[in-house]
Amino acid sequence: MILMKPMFAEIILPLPLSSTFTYEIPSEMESSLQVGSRVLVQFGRKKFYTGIVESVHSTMPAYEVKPLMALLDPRPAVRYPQMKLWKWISEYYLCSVGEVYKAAVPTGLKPESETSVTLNQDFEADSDTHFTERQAIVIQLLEQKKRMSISEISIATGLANAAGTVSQLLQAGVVEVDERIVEKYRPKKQTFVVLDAERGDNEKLHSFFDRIKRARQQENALVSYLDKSGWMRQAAPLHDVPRAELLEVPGVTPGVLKALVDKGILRMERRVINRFNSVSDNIEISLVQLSAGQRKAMDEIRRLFRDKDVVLLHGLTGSGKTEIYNHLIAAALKDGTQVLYLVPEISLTTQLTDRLRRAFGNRLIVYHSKFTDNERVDIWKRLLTDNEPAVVLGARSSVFLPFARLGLVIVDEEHEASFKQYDPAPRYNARDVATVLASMHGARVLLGSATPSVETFYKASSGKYGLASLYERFEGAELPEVEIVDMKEQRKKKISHGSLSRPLMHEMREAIGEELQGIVFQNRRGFAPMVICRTCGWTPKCDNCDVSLVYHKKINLLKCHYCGFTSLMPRVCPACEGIDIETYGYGTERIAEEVQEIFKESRISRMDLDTTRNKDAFQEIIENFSAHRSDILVGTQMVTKGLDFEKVKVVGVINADTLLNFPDFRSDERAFNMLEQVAGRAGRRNGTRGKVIIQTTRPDDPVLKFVKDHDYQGFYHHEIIERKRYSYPPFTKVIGIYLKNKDSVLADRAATAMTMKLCEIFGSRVLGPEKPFVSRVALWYIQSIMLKVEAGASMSKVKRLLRECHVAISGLPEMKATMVYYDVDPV
DNA sequence: AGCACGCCGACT
DNA sequence: GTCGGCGTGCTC
Repeated sequence: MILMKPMFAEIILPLPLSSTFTYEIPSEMESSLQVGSRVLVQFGRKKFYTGIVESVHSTMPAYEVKPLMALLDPRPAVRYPQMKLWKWISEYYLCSVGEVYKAAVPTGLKPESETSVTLNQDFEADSDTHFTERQAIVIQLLEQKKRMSISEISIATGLANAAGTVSQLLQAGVVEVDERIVEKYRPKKQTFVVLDAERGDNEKLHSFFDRIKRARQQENALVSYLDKSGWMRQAAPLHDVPRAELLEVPGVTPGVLKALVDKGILRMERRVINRFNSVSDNIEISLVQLSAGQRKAMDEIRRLFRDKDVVLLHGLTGSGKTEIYNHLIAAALKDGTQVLYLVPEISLTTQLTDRLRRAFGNRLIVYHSKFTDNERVDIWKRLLTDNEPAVVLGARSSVFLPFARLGLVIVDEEHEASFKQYDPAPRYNARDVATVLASMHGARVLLGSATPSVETFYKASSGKYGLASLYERFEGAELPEVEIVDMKEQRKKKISHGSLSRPLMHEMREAIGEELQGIVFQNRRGFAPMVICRTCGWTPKCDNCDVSLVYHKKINLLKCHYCGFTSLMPRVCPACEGIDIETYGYGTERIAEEVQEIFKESRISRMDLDTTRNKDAFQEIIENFSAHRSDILVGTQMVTKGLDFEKVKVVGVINADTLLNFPDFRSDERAFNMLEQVAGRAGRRNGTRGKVIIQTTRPDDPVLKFVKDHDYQGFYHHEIIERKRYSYPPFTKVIGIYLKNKDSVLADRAATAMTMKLCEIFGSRVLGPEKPFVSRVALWYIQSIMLKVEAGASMSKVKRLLRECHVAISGLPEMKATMVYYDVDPV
């Protein structure tokens, strides 16, 4: 017998721990285990996790290791380029590979153990057994529910230390605890019809027909089966025929099928199927013809792709970027490659998916967070098994899918802040991750936007990216005319009370008179953002966060828009018992009410987080409005997101001040983008020129001038000078350092200590500490420090230095219960 | 992240 | 005195 050297595997676990963990590979697993394989491992005394094999080696560690428990798939579930991407993300965004793994892979592919508690049936209480109150509660709960996990028990009972109580009961022998691995993925099964004869055995087939010649419907069913399965077309592979499909044939009933089964002619088989069947037929693509302008832009993109990996398509809203995307996608599919088409979650409307479905049929795979986990697993598995050309349309997280050979990545609305994940880690920007992913596959990247981010446009104008432009709108439609309305003047002259200025009312009335539509934009939901007691000045605050509560009239509640805390709207001031409680300011709820009062005959709909809570509401409101079943749409920034409404003539911005006032370096960019996007909703296809009314008390703000002229270039040049002057991106890289503590004093002290330490190393690159805009969220006090490093700085070096800082001060008492996390490239 | 262990205050 | 709270440190 040959003695084999023991082999070990480095395993990535779905935990925020910085290292991999070493396990011994059982010899029988050695031949089938590969890098990227999913394995089940025991970690700690009881927990089991699904880990990913990062590497294999034969270096015996100095400590005891556990063996791998099981190999979960015959082939790796994670491809090599994905693992490389995980590694890159963890380096760049300062988090652990485990955190990336956790975010990347659907839960259904990561079974883990749960402690499950049951009552011990053999337990007999004797006369002197005594239970504490909390023990009795747990026992009673288990009598009802039979089997529960510890976390279920603590939620149901509200006990903080449910685990402790359970362990007492375990010692007393009252309950039993077992650690079971919970398989969350449920494969989909379907019943198929199978003919009980070898293909080509025509003699047997004839005998079948003989036996049913007096049963017309059975004969009909058998003929239908042969037809659907393609039995007679010997050259082609046999099609699987689902039972349900056969039952659709007139005359074929469950009874008829049962008779055929009883006679031994047909068999029913239950099989596991993928929810997203792969396609084997040829690519059939139907595309819309491009206009001359689009054609030119596309040729330009193609030319640029010859020596640039990334190209920015700067195209006006409504210039038909989507058609260009489609043509490029079609070309990539014909080359046999896969395409990733990234869009912000909110623009994943049926409008867009239907359009792409029409063009690409079942080559289109849609992936986003509204899918069930089972569906996500099936998409993952489909991409893992077949390497056929396909286009994945998805939100942020689709950058993690197991692409085999990506040829093209499209990021639409590349400036969108929602491509950045903020919480939890990994705090990645899907646009930038997609660019890295593409380079790993040797794929090209097309970034599209009407208002590119300053960073992207800088790269395009400095030659790092290619730049193609499309400044011609669909069918020559003009950009809307923008009018800035000075609200101070309106109020002074008393020509406007309430929130709609005279010009806005006028334009709106005119649009409705012409049977066209209008949009009113206000970036605040609820009824009134301010509530105050006129007698004593009391204002309702959130119990958990450092923000005022917003009044929601319809439900008569005060709500915190950060943590969801609600309280009743008091009729009497809780501070002075006065009854003069007033609401100020305008949220969408109030605007909608006011608009309804002014336009009594019109149909008003509202779109914000509150009206789109349930699943299909968002879709419904859009469809309603686009079918002109409502005249005026009042909404928050949701209404700006790439929706295509043909009949919108006028767009009103109730208050641009809130956009312009933001105290951070990106506020102008954000304001310009948002206003330009809102403006883009007006007059897209109806032949008439749209009108945009922007109400403000700061009519001279330079940003508004650029919006008025639709002058992106002008805005960019203005902004890039500011960025350079104050050393902000793209001239530096910003890293946000956040410290959270439940004690405000300790949070303060921790931030001061961290800042001082950082200054020793980074000097003047450190800004802060300061309290963020909302300095207390869900009971945590937050402090933030901003670090600006040179644009080309090595992230691994920065990471090392940051770690050193953290370690150096970790002995201080204020750091004990302080959480520290990093946000690279915050938006 | 979980989880065990160990050290403190408030109640039978 | 014990029960139950929370802070600390480790997991291959």
